[in-house]
Amino acid sequence: MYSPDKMKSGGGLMAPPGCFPARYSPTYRTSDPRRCVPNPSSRILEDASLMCNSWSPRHNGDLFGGLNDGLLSRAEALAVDISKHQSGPQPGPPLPQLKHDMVYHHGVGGPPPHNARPHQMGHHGMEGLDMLDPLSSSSMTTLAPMGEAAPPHHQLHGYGMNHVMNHHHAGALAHPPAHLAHPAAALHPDTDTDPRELEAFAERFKQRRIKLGVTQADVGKALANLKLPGVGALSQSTICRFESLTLSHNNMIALKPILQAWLEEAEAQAKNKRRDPDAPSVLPAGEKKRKRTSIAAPEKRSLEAYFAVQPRPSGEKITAIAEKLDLKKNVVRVWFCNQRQKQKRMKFAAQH
DNA sequence: ATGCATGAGTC
DNA sequence: ACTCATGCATA
Repeated sequence: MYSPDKMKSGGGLMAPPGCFPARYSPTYRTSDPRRCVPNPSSRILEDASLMCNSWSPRHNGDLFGGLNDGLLSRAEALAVDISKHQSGPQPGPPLPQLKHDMVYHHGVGGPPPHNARPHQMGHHGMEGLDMLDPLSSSSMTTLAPMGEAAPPHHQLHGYGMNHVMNHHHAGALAHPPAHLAHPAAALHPDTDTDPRELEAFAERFKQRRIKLGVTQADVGKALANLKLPGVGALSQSTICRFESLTLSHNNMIALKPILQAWLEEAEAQAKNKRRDPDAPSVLPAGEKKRKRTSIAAPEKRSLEAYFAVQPRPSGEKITAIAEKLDLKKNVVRVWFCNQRQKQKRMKFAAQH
């Protein structure tokens, strides 16, 4: 999408000194060395039976009872319909978008979809405000990647250590310390949660970021230098998702003030420009990388069909599906989880 | 940019 | 066993 980005992958990232204790164990399990086994014979047809078998009692139990062999295609078509209903009114083309990618859109005026999480992020709006304050910002150190300030001496090393630490940002973000529950948050809740505003900000952010010549990965790392309480580094993935609005509404709201703070500071530093290049840390080759399993197209199509009919299959169902598709149960389970998550993502930009 | 995965917190 | 925020690996 945007060329200026150099795309450095692997956003390792260190935890800000005063951050939270790493609660991550470098578990590098050999996840799934076994990449899916594409099965030549279209067992897909059989899958149909699986679908109409023992669907959890929830809803459409025998709705598909008639569905039989050779009807997967039918099922998929059906799936499309269902998914359309699920994701609400889709102004778009009536075409099958088995790729439930975008989804959730709420009327701009409408209430945010799942702000249900009561404790989810309080507004860190204040943090952002603080940062914007000229006084406090003077204490900032290295936000901009340029002068990169590799914190004193830490070296990012290998796979295993990278993600130690920040995981809880989410938590931190989600549960801001009580003392952070600032009244300021209540002052402009609308501006902060309005999808429109978020969308506009994401766009502005991207533009200005690019203007600064900073990559998404750079921003992620620089965030840790913005010693905001409970804020550590983030990955390129997350920054990318923020810019493309592919995060949950809540997540977008939580991240906005932080990224805004970084942006302000980075631009400020860009003005006084200084700093000297710092030698990049060395990568301690060696660690084994995690292998990513990829589900072959045929299997994926089946999964999508199942999903359309029943987004939340029971454990047994999952086991059955996994067997049918010759995939590990866990892979299937995770696939469904991710699929559900996708369904909830934002991405209202393209839907008006 | 996105697919598959992890882990904390919940229910 | 799920949701959510997030990340590594990869297309």
